[in-house]
Amino acid sequence: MLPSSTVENYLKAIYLGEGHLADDQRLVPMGQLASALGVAPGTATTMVKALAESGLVEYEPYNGVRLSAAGEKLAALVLRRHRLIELFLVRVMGLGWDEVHDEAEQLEHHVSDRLIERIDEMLGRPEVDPHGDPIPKADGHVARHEFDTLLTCPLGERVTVTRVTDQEAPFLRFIEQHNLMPGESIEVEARDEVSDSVRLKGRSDQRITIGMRAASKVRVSASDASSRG
Amino acid sequence: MLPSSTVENYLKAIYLGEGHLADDQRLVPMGQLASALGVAPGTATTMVKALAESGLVEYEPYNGVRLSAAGEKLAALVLRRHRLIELFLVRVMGLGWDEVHDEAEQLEHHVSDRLIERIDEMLGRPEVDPHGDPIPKADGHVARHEFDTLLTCPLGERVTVTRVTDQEAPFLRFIEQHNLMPGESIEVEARDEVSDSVRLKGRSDQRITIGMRAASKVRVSASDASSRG
DNA sequence: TGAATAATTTTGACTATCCAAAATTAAATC
DNA sequence: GATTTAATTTTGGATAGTCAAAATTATTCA
Repeated sequence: MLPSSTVENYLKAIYLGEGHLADDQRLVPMGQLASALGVAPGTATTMVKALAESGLVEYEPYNGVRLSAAGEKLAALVLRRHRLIELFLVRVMGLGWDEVHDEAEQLEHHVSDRLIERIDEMLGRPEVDPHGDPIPKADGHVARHEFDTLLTCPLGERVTVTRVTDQEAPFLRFIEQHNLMPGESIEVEARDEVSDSVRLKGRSDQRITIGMRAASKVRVSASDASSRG
Repeated sequence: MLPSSTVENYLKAIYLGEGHLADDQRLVPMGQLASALGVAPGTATTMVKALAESGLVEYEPYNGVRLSAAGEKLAALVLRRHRLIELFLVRVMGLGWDEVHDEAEQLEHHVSDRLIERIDEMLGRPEVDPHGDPIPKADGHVARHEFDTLLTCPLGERVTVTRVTDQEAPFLRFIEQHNLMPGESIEVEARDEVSDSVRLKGRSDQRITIGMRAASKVRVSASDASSRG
């Protein structure tokens, strides 16, 4: 039995939901799962119980759900397809990075392994997708390295944007217009709790101030000084 | 309500089923439809009645079903997606023309108009797919021109292969190996009812003898003498 | 700790799609 | 024209996925 689109979507949502959490207590609550999938809470409960039956998740009533080893591998493969398709649409088809998410959301369930392999090959076995998210390998292995966000990284130090963890088109366009895409080198000049804002110095010392909520959606890593002459 | 994959498949099957028939009495019988879709006869009946409810087909109990104007347009658009995807997979992704059918069968239901437009553009608004079948326009209009087959075309006259009307991979590989793909120029030297065979002279006077059943699956048009010096 | 609130699960019901087998209708044959 | 055969439709039932609303459990807060 190969999993239906619905099952793949549930696994993916649980996988991404777990992302926020610590390694030990990584139970995704039903409410969060239901709203991530846009279904009623009861629907999520029913479905998750079925997933638990088939061994793809572990379900703790009233507590939440977490992926089993099998479920995690499947979720990673869905994400692999999603991210390879996104990158393909941007690099080969010339679509904008803010408009490929929905398309990939559909295609990820219907592309054969054969075609995905072809895409992977054509793109040169890439490590990350257009949002900077890592692309799982064909065996389901993911290079998980966690970074600071603009909210937590050191002040006054050059950092490189690695991921943008919000896939909404308007946000992505904002990011693009202000040169905050993955790969850009920037610096956090100041943060202010009171005004809920973060001031950035971007490319060619361009200044922008953004809200803390937005800042938390931009992941960065320390720019390696040695690699920049 | 946009149509489900199932509805699209029914419409496409009826469209293709009508292809064999004359313009007036073009009713596809239920049995044929059911077996084309791989469902039980009763299932096809039920579904067709529902399609008739929504105005996509005209249903005559015990006689068969034909597409309405709306249904025909929808079917043409599904076919457009299918054929553009096939051509894309061959030309851009480098897949074999005998392995793209199944992939396209899946993707045709899940690709956005936006992406199809991109593909169409990238391929230079092509007229035909890798099997020589015409690609409907975005408005649903199809250039329908019927040709002879190797079974009916004049003997001893140069003809050009235009379509191969059997999508089975083994057959397509056979066609490819013997240089009988769309575009190739060939000549029927002889036909023999008794031995059920057709003798062909192909590229660089290569000879092959094929069965009449196979010959009927290769459509051709008269090679235009003026265009070949 | 006990009531108010929030999250979760259960229940009953619905839609789309499918099948198997019985019943019916049409077609073919004698 | 009556009967056999073939095609089609009906019937009863199954599965996957969904919702709304009632019932339950957990949590919060006074």
